[in-house]
This record gives sequence, structure tokens and C-alpha cells, in this order.
Amino acid sequence: MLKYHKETQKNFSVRIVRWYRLNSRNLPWRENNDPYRVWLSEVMLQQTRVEQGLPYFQKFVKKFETIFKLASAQEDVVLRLWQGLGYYSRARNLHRCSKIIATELNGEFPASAKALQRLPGIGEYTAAAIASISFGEKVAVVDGNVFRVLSRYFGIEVPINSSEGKKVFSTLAQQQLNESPDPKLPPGEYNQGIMELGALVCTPRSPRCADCPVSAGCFAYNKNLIEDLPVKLAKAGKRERYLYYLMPIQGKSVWMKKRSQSDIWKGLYDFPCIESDSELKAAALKQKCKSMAGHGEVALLGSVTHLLTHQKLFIACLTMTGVNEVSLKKNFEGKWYTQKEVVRLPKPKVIDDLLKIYFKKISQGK
DNA sequence: AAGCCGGGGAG
DNA sequence: CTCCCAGGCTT
Repeated sequence: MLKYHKETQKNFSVRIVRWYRLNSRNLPWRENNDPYRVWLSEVMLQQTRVEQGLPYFQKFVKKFETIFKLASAQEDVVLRLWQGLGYYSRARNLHRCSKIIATELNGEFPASAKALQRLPGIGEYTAAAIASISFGEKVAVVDGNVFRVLSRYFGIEVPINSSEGKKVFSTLAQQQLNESPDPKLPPGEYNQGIMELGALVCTPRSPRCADCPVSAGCFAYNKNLIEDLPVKLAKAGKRERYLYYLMPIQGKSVWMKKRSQSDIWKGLYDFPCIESDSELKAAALKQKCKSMAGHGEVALLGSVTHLLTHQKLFIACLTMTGVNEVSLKKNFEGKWYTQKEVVRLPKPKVIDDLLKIYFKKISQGK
């Protein structure tokens, strides 16, 4: 660990809170400290930018005014509202969590980080966020912003995605709260302040050090190491998958199935799929489709490359009319859904895009 | 401890 | 193109 100046360290937390009070964005979940809204926003913002999550937050609080309304909703309805936000296990865990709180806890959130963390979808970060913001508990959050700000300010080279890094940075974050010169420093404002600073000023690239309230004491700023911190271990490469979707059509209905295995998009709906580790030739693919779903008319609807964090998906989608339902049912799960029903189903972004292409096509009379 | 899970915006 | 975002769960 690199050395830093202790006199500048001492006022870090106080400067952060002072800056936060003058520069915080006006965000809907900051209107009050209601744990339901704080929880909802924190789960939505896991690995997600504020701008991306914001419209979803508005939709959710409007549709589910209380945790009881969320708890009594169907999972498909929750997933459909979450559609497009990604990491769908968050939505499934959010729903599970709401049921526990509504039915077992009389609708009241546990008031400590330790108790909160026992709930599904609430890990160390989210537990600390809710406990500090809604209940004033003196517990520090450690998210991507905190890693970056602390790494730069204190000049710490330990990789932020290593086990040691997690320990080092959470200890350091908690120290700022415990050893603050202001014993009444509001933990929620300190936590939101350091994250807000990371989001608005101490950004991953081209940070706005001229606007930073703690630049004078910042190790990286003073040593001109801003671009070198934080340190991060290299990640594994992406797996490549070739997904060949067969979209069976019957009148105004489309055959879809729910993804239930522990794979991408669990809980969402897509079409029968033939997967391969390598590219399939058009002729071979067509042959395969016909053998699995009957000898109907096959046509290419579209093909796209879809990037996920860990996977690169090469996707092609074939429409098929005149399918043999017996053959289809033997090879694939699922059932027929009318166009109206299809719109209501929660679907991955790519599937939603493909359906839009198809529906547009048929509305123009092919 | 390492791998897995989405989608989008910035540079 | 790469990186990363108010992380958590599974193996």
C-alpha cells in the first residue's frame, strides 16, 4: 500500500458530505428515505447507470405503489416491466424479497444491514446502502465508485476485483465513517456523496479533478497517476455461441417457450433454438429445422450479433409456417401465443427486436 | 476464489 | 472496439 498524507485524510468524509449537499442530482429516490423506494432504486442500479435505471424506477413505483402490490403481482408481470434492464435475476429476487417482507415481516424492512443482507437480492453493498440511507446506520458502502475514489485518493494499488482488494477497500471505507472528525456525520449522505463524486467527478476516464472537493489531498492527482488507478485484474474472454432461432408461425400465433435453465435470460421467453459452438451453413440449418418442426416454409427473418458481458452471441432467426405441431412438440417446449399475448410476455431484448421486425413485416402485408 | 448473469453509453 | 456501470448468486 502506498503512503498518503494523514492531515488531508482526516477531512475526507466531511468534505465529501459538504460537496454532496451542494452538488447532488435531483433524483426521485432521494425525495425521501422510504426503505421501499431506496431498496427498489438500489437493486435497479446494481451494475446499472442512473440514467438507464431511472425510467424503470418511475414505472415500478407507479405500478407498484407499495411493497404489498409488488408482492401480489405475477412474476411474469414483474419481469415484463423489468424487460430491457438486464440481469433478470435481480427482478426475480426483488419479487421474492417483496413476498418475504409483505407476508413475514408485516411489510416492514429490517432496519440493520446485517438483517437486510439475509434477504434475496440484497448483498453487502445494497444492505449497507439501505441501512445507512433509510435507517442512519453507520455502515459504509463499497461499489464501483467507492473503489475508484478511494484507490485514487489514498493511492492504493491492490486490484479492486481481487479478494484482498475487497477487504482493503471496505476497511478503508468504513474507517472514513468511524474516524470522521464529525461524530454526527450522516452515514447516508457520506455514502451517497462518495458515490455521487465517483459518478460525476472522479469518473473512470477523464475525471474532472478541477471540480473535485478533495483533489488537494488526492494521491493520484498529486502524483499524476489518475489514469493508472484503480488497478484491475484482467477478465476472462467471452464465450462465443451460435443461436439459431426457429420462429414457428401459425396464423396470428407464434410458438414461444420460457427459459428455465440456469443460463442467460432465465425466466424470459424465446423461440425454439438450435445451438452450436460454430457457424452452421444455411443448407444444414434449413435441413435441421425441417427435420425438427416439420417440412414447412422456412425464411430468414434476420441475423444479429448480440454482446453480453461474458458471451458473444451470433443469432439468426428463421420463420417457419406450415409446421408439423407433433414434430415441433416432440423437439421443443412451449406453446402458441397470440400476437396480443406475445406482447405481454417478458422477453430478451434481441427476441423483442426480432418480433418487432416480424410484426412490422406482416402488418405491411409481407 | 472464480465464473456467471444484460444492456447501454462513453471514449 | 473496450471499458464499466449505486453487485449478487452459484459452483
